[in-house]
Amino acid sequence: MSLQDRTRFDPAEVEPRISARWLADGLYHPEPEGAADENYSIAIPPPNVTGALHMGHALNGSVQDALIRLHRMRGQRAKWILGTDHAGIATQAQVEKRLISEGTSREAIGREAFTERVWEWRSEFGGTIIDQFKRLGASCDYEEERFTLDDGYAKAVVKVFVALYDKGCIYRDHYMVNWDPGTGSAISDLEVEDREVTDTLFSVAYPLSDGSGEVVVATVRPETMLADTAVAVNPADERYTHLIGKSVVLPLVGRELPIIADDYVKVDFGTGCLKITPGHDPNDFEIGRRHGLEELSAIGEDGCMTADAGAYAGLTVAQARTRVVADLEAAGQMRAAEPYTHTVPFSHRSGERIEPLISLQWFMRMDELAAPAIAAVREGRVRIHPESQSRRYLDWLENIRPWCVSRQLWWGHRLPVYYRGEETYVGAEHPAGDGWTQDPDVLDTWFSSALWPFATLGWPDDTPQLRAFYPTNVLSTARDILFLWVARMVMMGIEFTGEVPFTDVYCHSVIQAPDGRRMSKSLGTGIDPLDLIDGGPRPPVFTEGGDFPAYGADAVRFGLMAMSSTQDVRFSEEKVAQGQALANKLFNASRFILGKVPEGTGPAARPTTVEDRWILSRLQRIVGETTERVEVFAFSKAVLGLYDFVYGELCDWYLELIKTREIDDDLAATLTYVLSETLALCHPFIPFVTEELWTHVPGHEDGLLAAAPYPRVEPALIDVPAETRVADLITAVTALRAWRETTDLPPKTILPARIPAAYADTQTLIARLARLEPIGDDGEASALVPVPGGVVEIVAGYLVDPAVEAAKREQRRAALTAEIARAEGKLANPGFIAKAPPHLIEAERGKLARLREDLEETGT
RNA sequence: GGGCGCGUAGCUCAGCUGGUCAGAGCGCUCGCUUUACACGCGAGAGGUCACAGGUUCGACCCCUGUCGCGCCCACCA
Repeated sequence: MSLQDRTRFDPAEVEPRISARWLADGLYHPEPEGAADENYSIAIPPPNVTGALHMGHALNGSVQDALIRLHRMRGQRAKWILGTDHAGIATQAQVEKRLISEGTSREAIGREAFTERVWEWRSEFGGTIIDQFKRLGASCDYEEERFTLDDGYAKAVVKVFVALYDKGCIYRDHYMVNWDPGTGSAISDLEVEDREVTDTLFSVAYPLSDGSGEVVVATVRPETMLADTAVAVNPADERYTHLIGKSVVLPLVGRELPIIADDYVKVDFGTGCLKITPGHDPNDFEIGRRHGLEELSAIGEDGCMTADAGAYAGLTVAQARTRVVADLEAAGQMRAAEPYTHTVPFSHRSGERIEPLISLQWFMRMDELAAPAIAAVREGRVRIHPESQSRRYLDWLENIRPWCVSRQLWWGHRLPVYYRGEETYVGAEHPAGDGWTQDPDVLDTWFSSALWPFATLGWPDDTPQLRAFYPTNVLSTARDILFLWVARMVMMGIEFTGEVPFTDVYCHSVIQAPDGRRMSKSLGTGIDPLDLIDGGPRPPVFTEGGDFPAYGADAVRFGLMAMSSTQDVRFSEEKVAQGQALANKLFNASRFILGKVPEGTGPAARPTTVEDRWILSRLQRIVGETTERVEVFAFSKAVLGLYDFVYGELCDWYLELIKTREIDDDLAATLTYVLSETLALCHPFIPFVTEELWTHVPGHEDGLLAAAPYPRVEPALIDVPAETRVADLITAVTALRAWRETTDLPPKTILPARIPAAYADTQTLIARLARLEPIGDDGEASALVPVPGGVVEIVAGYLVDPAVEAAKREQRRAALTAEIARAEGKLANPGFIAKAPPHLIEAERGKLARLREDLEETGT
């Protein structure tokens, strides 16, 4: 289609066409050759197979694609490792929901049939998010898509588990876990969310065994007292020191409990006396382990009271609480009951209240692997951006705790653990002999994703992919999985490959809803990136209703990068609109240039005038700035800088300056060069529009911009004098236009004027843009417009009101006089003269001299 | 409770190691069918840089405190 057929860039028409060309070309798939340090790779944070593209994916995708495209254009083999995560809990929950809607359930169909259903689900919906990445223009290696549960990956997971077991890092233990009654599984601390809840705080009296009195303890969970095994006080609490070593009798049960001393107990909270229930409270568990207390479980995984609960066995937790409270009251041991608001853990997945339980689980000891991961960041072998995030990373690793890696799910990597009676076998293969049964649990999803950067490349085999692309270069992610995922990848990477899995970690912003709340579908604050691209409906969080315009992928990419920062930011539709405007501006600038340039013009920098030298010099500046900004992950500055260049310098000034020039070979070549370089420079950020326009540039019909060389700074084209000359021109023209706005002159009137000699090389340009006609000495000036290095004298006779001009002159004199006074005052300050750096003093003196000259020129 | 960060034009945000920084985009006002673009062009108005002290010749930028907001970690029975 000819460019001249339309005046607007139409992403809906262009993007599918361009996308198809990229995919057909194969440039997304680099051959696994060469060494990792000459190639460039990024492992995508694998989206959940069941997921749909959300704002975080879109921003992260834009960022990673900009990096990948830029390095690909630099001639590196650039591989963006693609794949999806099996996402144990999330996926299992989705399929279970479907089963329930079909009137059946996971339990009813059994494990084998269930996992089969999940695989079916995956083949049906697993491609959705991949297709959405394509819509965004993400240049992932779609030819080698991986899945955290595919055969090769499973092999890597088993190898790692067995190796860590053999090393003694993985072990089975009774431990306090966050039991989620909703999913019937232990979940990690990181999957727990806190909610504020109002409970009743009960004060219960425990009589001393020797009959000398009682101590009062407070609890919101009286039913757990059935599993109490001690009472603790602070060793420094003089109210109780005499009781340490004595014992109390547990009401309703009659068990004798020692009174122990532990610093954990707060002297100034409650009665300063704490009942210890190692089986049902994480802190009590720790205390219990410190003091070697017995660990009783009064509550079972089914949410009912166990045999340890004695007379209460079989009741639900709620029933037991009611009974215990009633019995305590009947026994006269209840001292108080008052409302109490506090935060309580809930399952992020099922929404149910966490039941802390002691349970037999598989754990991984982390300290040994953490040490090298700490060193890697400390020593700068892994750099985290922004730097402030590395502190969080280090704090977490330095206080790391054992990781509960077993999950009571069916969807995931089943533990390579086998039992026969009292025997336990851990190994890649099913053990020989009869009677072995495999552990039913699967591994925490993050266990497998921790291997992502190398398991995707074929590890543990020594593959060409691994040699060519590992370690990867950059890992880009939101902060929230810095611990869950990033830290664990560093640990596993170092342990199993001997190398850090990436050298830079970029933590991008979290985009919040326009009102500052978290983006969430259920809150109505979520914005679907595809709705922005295609023009879908605005979610309720927008005050304005209706559909989004079909902004297109470039606009969304630009907008998201423009919004991003080192901290969280609010979504701003204006930034997306700005991206759309930029795409459209490039489209029209290209139409303009290509409409002037004859067929067959090759791009070349052949400046013949000051404005040619200026734009070429400015182009070098923006090339350098953009490159530097990407290197330090300043994507917002990078894209906004490109916007400013295209609008502010290329279109507003250069194209206007050359508009009336005859197009000779030199100018045609230069225009083509500037356009080509600008398109290439912008391509990693807004790939579609630039690729489309590239095809219209003479000589580019067949080649892909995505495979063209990225611009580099050409020092020979930097021209400081030209930059100064045109900067003055811009200031002068702006001043002249502003002056005209203050008059009643019809906008188009051409006015005779004397332009200072300093503007000899640019005066015809100034005259055209400011609608002046340069004249000689004849005629009396009716207005004076100050410009850098002189004054433009307007000779407009009666068209200009002398009184108005005189008033303006007076105003200017007053402003200059005030400025001069300020500068004089500063220079008269002995402190300034004595302590300020000499170059600043000089600058101030120069400024004063100029101000005095300017005042002189205003005449009298 | 600990840690981090933020409060700059109506809105969303830039302002590097203190010395033309008081800025950009959008919005708003005024004027333009100027032969690439009205998703355009030109010109404007708008801020005591949260508040109070302090350091300094000089602070939006450093220090202290106060108020407001966000996030992370720990999670006081």
